[in-house]
Amino acid sequence: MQETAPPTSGGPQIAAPHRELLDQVLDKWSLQVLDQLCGRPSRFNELRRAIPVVTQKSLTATLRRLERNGMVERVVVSSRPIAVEYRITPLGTTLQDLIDALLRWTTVNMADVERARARFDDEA
Amino acid sequence: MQETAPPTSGGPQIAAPHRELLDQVLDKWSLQVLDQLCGRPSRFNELRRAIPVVTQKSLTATLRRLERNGMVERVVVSSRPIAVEYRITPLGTTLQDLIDALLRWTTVNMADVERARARFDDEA
DNA sequence: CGGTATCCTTCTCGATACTG
DNA sequence: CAGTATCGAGAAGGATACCG
Repeated sequence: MQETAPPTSGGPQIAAPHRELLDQVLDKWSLQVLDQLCGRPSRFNELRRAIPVVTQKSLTATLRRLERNGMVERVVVSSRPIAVEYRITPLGTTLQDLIDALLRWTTVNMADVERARARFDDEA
Repeated sequence: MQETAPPTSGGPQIAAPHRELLDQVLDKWSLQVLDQLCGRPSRFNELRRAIPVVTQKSLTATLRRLERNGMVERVVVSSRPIAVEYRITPLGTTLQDLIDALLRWTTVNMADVERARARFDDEA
């Protein structure tokens, strides 16, 4: 059973695919899109207005990425003019609690973080 | 009590400082550094080996940022040659449960995500 | 050992213009 | 309305060299 001896750490690190998924789903814009869509389905320009200040390009890219990862669904309403609605998926809702927890964490600890920053910037 | 009527959404979005903090603490390398340091304090080159494949520059930048935000502590052991140990702080440990939850989430849902990706890539 | 400094490439992102 | 296409600036990130 000779294992390839762990060099320094005890266990395997975060697997690359897992880290990559978190990168795609927790980035700057995705957090805000998911937060908004957890509240209710939204149209493209509705999201643009709700999330200051995202550009069309970045919002499109973010929505495509979230759609590809199964977090949001893109529903085209063939009207005149065209309407597109974005909704959170069941898979996307499994992220909701985690995002809420992250936001709560920032709220609870922001003061401590700012103290730490002030201390660090002073020393420098 | 005239409120400034909410344009489309019901509440305020994620506050900029909160979002920024999450960006600094949940990025590609930070997650892995925190994950490693939650296990045990580590030396600089120990972290380098434990996290494939981070460069010196990126690791230094990540550690400085985490230190500035009060998540890790930098302890210089004045020996010959110099030794530096990085430890998680009490504030940093408050993130541990969240990171664990995020990693568990990826593990539980990775299969669904991959199915969603395959479906999306097929359609295209 | 634990960095900094420099160069250089890569990629992101915003701005702008145009389309079905 | 909901995008796509293109361009350019700037930041991120790797490679390399050097320092206390």
